[in-house]
Amino acid sequence: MIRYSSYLMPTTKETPSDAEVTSHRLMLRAGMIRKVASGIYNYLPAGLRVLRKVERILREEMDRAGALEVLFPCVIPSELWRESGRWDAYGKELLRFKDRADREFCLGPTHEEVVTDLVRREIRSYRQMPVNLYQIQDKFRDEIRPRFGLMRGREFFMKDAYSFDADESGAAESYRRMYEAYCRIFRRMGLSFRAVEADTGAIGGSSSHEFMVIADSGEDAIVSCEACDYAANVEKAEVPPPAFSEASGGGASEPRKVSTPGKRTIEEVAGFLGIDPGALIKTLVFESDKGDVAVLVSGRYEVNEVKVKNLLAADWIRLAPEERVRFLTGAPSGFAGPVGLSMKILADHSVKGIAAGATGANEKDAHLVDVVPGRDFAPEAYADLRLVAEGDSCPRCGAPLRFSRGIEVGHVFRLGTKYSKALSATYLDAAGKEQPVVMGCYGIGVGRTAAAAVEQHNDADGIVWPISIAPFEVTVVPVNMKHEGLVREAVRAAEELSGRGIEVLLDDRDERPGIKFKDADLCGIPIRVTFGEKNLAAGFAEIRDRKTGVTERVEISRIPDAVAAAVEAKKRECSP
RNA sequence: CGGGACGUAGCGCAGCCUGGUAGCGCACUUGCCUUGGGAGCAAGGGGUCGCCGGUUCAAGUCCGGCCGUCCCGACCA
Repeated sequence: MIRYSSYLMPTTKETPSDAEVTSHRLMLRAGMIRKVASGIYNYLPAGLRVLRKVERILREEMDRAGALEVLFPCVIPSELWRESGRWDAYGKELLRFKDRADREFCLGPTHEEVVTDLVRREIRSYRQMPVNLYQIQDKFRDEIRPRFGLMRGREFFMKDAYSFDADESGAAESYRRMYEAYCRIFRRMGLSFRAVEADTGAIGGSSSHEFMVIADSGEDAIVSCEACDYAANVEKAEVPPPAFSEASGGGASEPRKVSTPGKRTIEEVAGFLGIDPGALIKTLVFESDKGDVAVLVSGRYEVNEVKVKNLLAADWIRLAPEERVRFLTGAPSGFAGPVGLSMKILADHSVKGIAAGATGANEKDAHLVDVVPGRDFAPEAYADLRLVAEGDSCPRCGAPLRFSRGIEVGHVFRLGTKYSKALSATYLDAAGKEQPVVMGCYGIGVGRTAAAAVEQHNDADGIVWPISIAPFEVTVVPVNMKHEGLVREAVRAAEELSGRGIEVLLDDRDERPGIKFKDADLCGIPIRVTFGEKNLAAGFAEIRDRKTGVTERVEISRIPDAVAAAVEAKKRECSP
């Protein structure tokens, strides 16, 4: 049992001005976190209790799935990262520094190299696999833009697990076990989530799923099929090529140059020429480590940079700056077009169907009309390069797609042999032949998951924690600390509940009842037991449900049993 | 890194345009009073006005630079 009077849970009535998102605001107001620097936080006692609860669930489910807990260092020597090639590929998110002897290190943003280094030393036989190692540890990523409190911090706790198998089928089984463990984890936290197909990004590997907590404030957009079980991050969502064949361009005359002074955007050009945006061929110029490329897409759609990057097999890609566009196309941005353009050109399938299109003339204030793909220009390739859009249908079954937003709380990857080959992590198979181990990796952001839970579970009065991750299960509130009888009964009840293993916060502060009620609501403690003078005189106290607001008047002698039953009922709501 | 905004007491803000001895609310301390939804009265404590420089008799206020923070875009658990 914890007494509020000697606890540190500094609640505030007003919202700090730099918190905009619900979870950030409420966790600050509830006295759970305080900012130290951008994306770097102190966890106060109640906030830490929440994180520990999340971690406990993670441990239980990882252990249950057969994974073994380990702990790797935060500080990692550069050699390991050079071996995998990521010292150069990972970019500025990797915080690098040197020790006194001028040796280079980084703060680990993820631990594939470290775990693979361990495994290559210790695992030599197929008999030693499968094995799955996990840790819950402090990570550092020097994010470009930390934001939303614990949602995107630079320093954060992550559960990361790594599986090692002798072959692909074993790896597939390890992946499946983790996928199922993740579903149990998020169900136990009372979260509404969806697993979606995702891009593998800087981690690499053959395929991956993100676990998205559904929330309007989520940073990611996802699509899901209304009929089948297809779901994907929009940056991954496939857009199948349209059914029609390449337009013949029959009837269209030669391309004609028209003056379009100052018309740069698709809307401006389409409006000015009086044509549908779908008849425009949008031309975007990108730079990458694999060279410059012009990407064409129908004016109705947006280019998906991830798809371009993957098609190029590039480490990085970005929209070319104005001067570069001018140099490559001879015109300011807004007037680029594929006709006569001497650089690598890739086109989205949506360009193929444009019979007589309009596009930039590579000349200031001019566009070309009656442009026919194939006749007037020839892209190096047609591919799926655009972002999925409203109105697109499911790439698997053709049914309508639904768009929603989500918070990425977990990500599972099938890594294959990317790291084991780079770091020579091999074993001897039954035939005595040396083989690379087949890997998978699996991450969950601890603080982000807690923040996501707040995003999904709150109301006008504050947080409504699912009981499985609430800082306390029950708060006992004597409304008047000057009333000895009240205090005595409240303390007795709190001690009895505590003795039964229930996590109790006794609000023994000498505050007025309103303050105690407001704080209990703000901090989201699922069950409140109130001892008031009138009820006490009649031998009663009250049990209130934070979520529903339903209040039950119960004889004091029956309080422990009734509260224990209410706690059990809430726990059942968080069953896997 | 590009675009936008902000920085004055622990928190939320006013004051700046039009330069002249720093204010309000909450919180905090003490006393009285009060005790079922952030009470009331009284008396207090607390600020290098983000930092550096410039203009001026005089700078929180005007000018320049820097730093920090937040929001929108490119990264990710």
